[in-house]
Amino acid sequence: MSVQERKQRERADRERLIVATARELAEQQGWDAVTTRRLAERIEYSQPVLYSHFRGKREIIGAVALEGAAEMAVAMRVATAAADTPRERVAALAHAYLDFADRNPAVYDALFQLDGGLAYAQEDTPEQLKDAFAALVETLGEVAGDGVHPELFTEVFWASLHGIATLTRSRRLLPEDAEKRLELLVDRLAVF
Amino acid sequence: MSVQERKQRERADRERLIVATARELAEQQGWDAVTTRRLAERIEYSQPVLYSHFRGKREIIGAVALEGAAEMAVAMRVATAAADTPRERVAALAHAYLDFADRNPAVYDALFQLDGGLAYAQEDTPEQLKDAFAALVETLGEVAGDGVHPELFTEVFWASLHGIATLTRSRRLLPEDAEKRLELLVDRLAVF
DNA sequence: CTCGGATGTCTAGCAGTGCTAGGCTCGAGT
DNA sequence: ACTCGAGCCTAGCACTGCTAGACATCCGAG
Repeated sequence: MSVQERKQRERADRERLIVATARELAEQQGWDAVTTRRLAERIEYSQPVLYSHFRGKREIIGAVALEGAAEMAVAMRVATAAADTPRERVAALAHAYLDFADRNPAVYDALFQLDGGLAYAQEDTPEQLKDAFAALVETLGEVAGDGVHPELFTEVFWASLHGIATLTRSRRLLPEDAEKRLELLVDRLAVF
Repeated sequence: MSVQERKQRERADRERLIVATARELAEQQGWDAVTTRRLAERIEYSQPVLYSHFRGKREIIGAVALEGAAEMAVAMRVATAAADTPRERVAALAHAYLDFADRNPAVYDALFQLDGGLAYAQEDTPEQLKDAFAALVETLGEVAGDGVHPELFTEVFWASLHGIATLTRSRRLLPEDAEKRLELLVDRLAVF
């Protein structure tokens, strides 16, 4: 019995190692560099071992995304907790969001650009994703304005942040005016 | 002399054929399906011919993007021309933008998601891209509000539309409330 | 304490990718 | 009429995600 438990524990450890290594490799050299061969080599197992944990590369991306969603939710809640006024909270949230995207581009891609095989905005959406969205609603709901659904407002605000994040990173928007753009967005969208 | 001219013309024709075929294939089956082999087969030449026109797949994506940018600029100008008030113009522009993204997902990806090797927001940015942005500024500049740079405002509005377009297409936002989101965005961001 | 069998892992390979070296063919210019 | 170069193709490289099948290792029953 305890032998089986040990094996299960070791398996779970290895799975965590795979996800952590994939994430590390993706952050270092981009997701294109995360090949099954390279990943297998880094964890010091052969490729088929990856497939005994995940159906394929897509599921590995999905696992990194879930890990990232949880971290992002924490980061956003920490950032908003210190702020006193609704306005400061929204600004802090927006900054925290873009900051996370900037510091963890590979994780951000796994979450919002790549296909990790995850369901979004549905009943069977993983808890981590629901909770990350909930973290947004907590701060944005109070500035949605009269007669506007908090969730709908949050979606619009989130989409705007997402657009800024992705266009800036792909150098389609110059990073210089980032701060001004963010100010404008917060001032116009939110109702204080 | 006329022989050389004919050859140049034929070369240009073939180049257009390559771009059109790549675009068609991408719209039909997605950019992943646009492989050099399949593309070569469709134009009834061997793969190396592609490389006598373009440095690689990236440049082909770039060519499709430029073609798309020109079309998008036209579509946005046509949509806004018919509207009388600033408010109607902005709404028409936003609809035209999302409509284009929806109807030409592969072209939209070439423009704003994939790497086509193009420079954005710089001096050496291709004319087609500058003009597409100019088309946005033409309508959005007049609703930027006092003391707000028209270009900066346009960037923010564009980024928001981009976020909505990409998140909706990747099913991270449900398409049901698309219209409501757009209304909210227009009402809040623009100053009439 | 031995041994059968399941569990776990690896090697080798498939079909596909972007891209290129080298040779062949055919037609243009002398 | 002949040469020679432009233009094109075949074949191949190193890589991708993924998998079949062989092999070893270790667990539990007798």
